[in-house]
Amino acid sequence: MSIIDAAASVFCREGFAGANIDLIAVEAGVSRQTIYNHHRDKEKLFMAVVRDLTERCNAGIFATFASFPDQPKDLEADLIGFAVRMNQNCICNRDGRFLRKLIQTEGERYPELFAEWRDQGPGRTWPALAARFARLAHAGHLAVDDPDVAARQFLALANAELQTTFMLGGMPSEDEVLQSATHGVRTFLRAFGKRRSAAAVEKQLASA
Amino acid sequence: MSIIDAAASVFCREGFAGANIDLIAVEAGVSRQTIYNHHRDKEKLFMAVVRDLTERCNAGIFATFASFPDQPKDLEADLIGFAVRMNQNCICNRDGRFLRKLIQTEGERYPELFAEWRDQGPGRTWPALAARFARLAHAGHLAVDDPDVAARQFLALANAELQTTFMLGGMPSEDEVLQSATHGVRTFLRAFGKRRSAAAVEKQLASA
DNA sequence: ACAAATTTAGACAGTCTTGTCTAATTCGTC
DNA sequence: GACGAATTAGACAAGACTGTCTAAATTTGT
Repeated sequence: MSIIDAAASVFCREGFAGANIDLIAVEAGVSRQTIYNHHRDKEKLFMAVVRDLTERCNAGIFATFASFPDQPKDLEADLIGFAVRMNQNCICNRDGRFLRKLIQTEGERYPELFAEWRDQGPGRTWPALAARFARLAHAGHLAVDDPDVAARQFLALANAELQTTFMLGGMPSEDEVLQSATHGVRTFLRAFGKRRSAAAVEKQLASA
Repeated sequence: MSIIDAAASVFCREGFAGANIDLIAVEAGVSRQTIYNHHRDKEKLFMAVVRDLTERCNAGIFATFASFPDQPKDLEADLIGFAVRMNQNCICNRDGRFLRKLIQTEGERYPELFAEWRDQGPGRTWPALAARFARLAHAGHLAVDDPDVAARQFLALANAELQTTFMLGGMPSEDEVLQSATHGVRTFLRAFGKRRSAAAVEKQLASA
């Protein structure tokens, strides 16, 4: 395991103040001195960790965006699939959980660092997702007034049932993710879906 | 400021490991020895803080539940009001923010303590909220299949636009809370509202 | 195989923190 | 005012951690 990865793990478990450089060294399989050689001090190491996590998470998010159903065949199924991928590959994976925890625990202590995250993260991903929904609406698949609101609500709904697990830093099971995404997308489409056929309604009620 | 309140403040700002008993003493306006007299050690003090916050938050939540619109006059306005009260009095206030942060930062370190919170908090409040929605549905105001899912989604939608602020431990402005609640409830009612009149749709679109 | 660069183990000073102890002071109550 | 309980300031030992230093060992490139 690289120094950065080990540091991320320890910083997350113990917090910045509680993190022990010796422990990071052991976990990374290097000597303490090597850490001090690569990263001047604890704070610099911490910054490097956050930067690394932010980059990787953003890369993952944009990669997942590429699989957004721009021309959906089955809108509900396609959006559920997208929500699941979003959760599994960006929000519930190691990097996502670690970054979220570091932001929550140390965000107030390093305003400029996390302002950078905010600009590079949500500041870029939310509008990008909103644009996808706007295109979907323009193509007649959705009835959306405000794509920004819709994008935020889509993610909120997809994660609605994972909140408690997230709170405690846990990793939801695949089944929980699928459940939450399914319920969330169904509600999303009840609100923003267009011309739902009677058959679709029937099917939805039957499988609830 | 009481010892517990000062301790809550410092534990939140600095984390358990980073919290300094001397600082808590200064902030509480007592000597360090008094803290050790009342609470045997740092860990016991921390436990007392979490217990206190959990109790107060639960009390606030159930108090707010009493204002749930069981017989709504204007369902949208009443639900928005409820969502705003929920946010202002339970989620965004001092106790709510502190408890959330402590759970996020130290939850994994004290499983039994936060299991207690989980049982007393979400474990009791979510079903209680679900029961309200079930009653609303039974009275013909909503079309809800699964009240538990609806309750979780209601809260997720009401907070959808506050997530970034929550992440960094910030306190959203009254306006942000109202905005998020308004958008959230509108979407909720688009999904679960019954027999929406054409006039209501028009009004909603006009004010968007 | 050799030389340079990197890594390692361990010791080390300096700082900080917890939790205890003691003696003096303040407070509440009669 | 007097007495017992609570609080205070400060010193203190024990332990932990950071960041530096040195000399030996290991890796790397040629």
